[in-house]
Amino acid sequence: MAKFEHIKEHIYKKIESGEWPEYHPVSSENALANQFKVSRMTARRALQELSDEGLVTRTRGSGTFVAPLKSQSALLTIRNIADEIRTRQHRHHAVVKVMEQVPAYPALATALHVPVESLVWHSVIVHFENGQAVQVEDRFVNPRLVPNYGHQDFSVHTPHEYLCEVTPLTEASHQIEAVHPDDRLADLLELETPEPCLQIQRRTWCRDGVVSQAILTHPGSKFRLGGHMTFRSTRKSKGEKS
Amino acid sequence: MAKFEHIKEHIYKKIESGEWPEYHPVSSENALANQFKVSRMTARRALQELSDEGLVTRTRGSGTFVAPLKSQSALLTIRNIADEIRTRQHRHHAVVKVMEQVPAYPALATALHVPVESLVWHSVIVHFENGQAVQVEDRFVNPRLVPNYGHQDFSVHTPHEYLCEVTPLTEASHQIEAVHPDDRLADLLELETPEPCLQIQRRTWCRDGVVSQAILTHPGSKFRLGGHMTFRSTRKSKGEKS
DNA sequence: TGATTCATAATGTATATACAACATATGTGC
DNA sequence: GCACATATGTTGTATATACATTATGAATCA
Repeated sequence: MAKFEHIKEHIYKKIESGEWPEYHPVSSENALANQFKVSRMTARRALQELSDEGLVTRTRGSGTFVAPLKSQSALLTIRNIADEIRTRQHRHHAVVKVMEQVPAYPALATALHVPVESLVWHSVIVHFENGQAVQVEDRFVNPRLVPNYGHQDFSVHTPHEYLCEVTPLTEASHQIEAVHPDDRLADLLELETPEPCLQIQRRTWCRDGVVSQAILTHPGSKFRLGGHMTFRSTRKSKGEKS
Repeated sequence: MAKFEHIKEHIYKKIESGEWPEYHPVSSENALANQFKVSRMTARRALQELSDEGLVTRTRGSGTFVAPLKSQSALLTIRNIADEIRTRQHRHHAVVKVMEQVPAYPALATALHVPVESLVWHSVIVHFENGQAVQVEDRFVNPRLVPNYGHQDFSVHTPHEYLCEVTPLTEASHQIEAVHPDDRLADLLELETPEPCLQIQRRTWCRDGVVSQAILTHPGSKFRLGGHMTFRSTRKSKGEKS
């Protein structure tokens, strides 16, 4: 492994383990150069690449710091429903309908990478925007990675927020489809007449494995998913902010 | 502007203008160093950043080349429907239902950034997978940027493929929702009984403006949208492939 | 106390150099 | 013609150095 990669590895572990939290200062180029017995340019490269990858932020004259976790997913973010509602200046509240431990049926066990019939957390939460139901969140959580999931108050923070805090999320996969809601969903969403629903299945990973699988169902008339992406370079150099 | 940025700019223009097509060789580090009267390390930085941004690919011993346009959108790609079907080893064919020029109604004129009532291309194409209708593609195209849109044979190449060739796409935005198909859509999709449909509205940009707006409608029972994203660093260094 | 100046430290840009690793074409021997 | 060695060009890594630009805190002065 190249020297600059060793240095990256070293810093990466500090961040991943939580030893260096958000905004914690990272050793300077010169400090790393001395510590690892390399030239400043080599230490610099390690920090520069970590900066490119979004793990640290660098400001000239000041130093290098662990980047805030927020700015994670730049592109088609399936955002926290609560945030989304609040940025629309609307009221959000959530009702926890189910919170239990259930044995994992085979498909679920595969999805979460846990033994079949082992207990997993299961929650059903309905999210309201200005009093109208806009999302049913049906979620299964790996208890090995998040043992205290069942003892949180999800009318305050959303499960997504809690999981982001407890486990540093590294990956997510989504499947989106249009479905006809069954009776249970129609009831939870308080739909008078059944209407097409947008259903998002999301699985999230942290470094240690699959954290959670969620099925988010939105009534088609009250929800739209948006995303923006840029394909090619914006011709900006690394340093520039925007 | 920094020297390495001048070099980036120079190469960027060659690519953007089409003067250097896909796989065209890019001047070597030493050649650029001589041409721009800078050190090799500075020329190197320009090429390195262009590589990071995905505009060029570099291979040791061989050289630097303009990157193929394909590998553009790494994340939640709403792929070319034809490709998607073919990678499932299924048959794809398309039927052009409508190909016309229509005056832009106000909302459309805004979306495409063209004058109200000016003529724009409008096409309606149905895509089939193994003989079953799986997508209605309702598309409006900016004729200023793609004057010959109406004279293509879209049973061979999809509009998306054609547009990618003609205009180097730089951005796209998507809106996804679940809808109840109207009679026209139900008819085009050959739905016996109306079912929830996944509707994707996509707008694409090239450097010179909005190229096209498409509304893609899929029957919920026959389509699912998948995506994967990684949030934080994968701890890989720049050079590594995967 | 408050404002200004100054020193220090950190990152940003640029250069010159050395060697390593790899790809490709060329030539050599058989 | 074919296999092998060689030369050359290209990218990758690493070092040492110089100076510019910016942030921050300490020292100085009014």
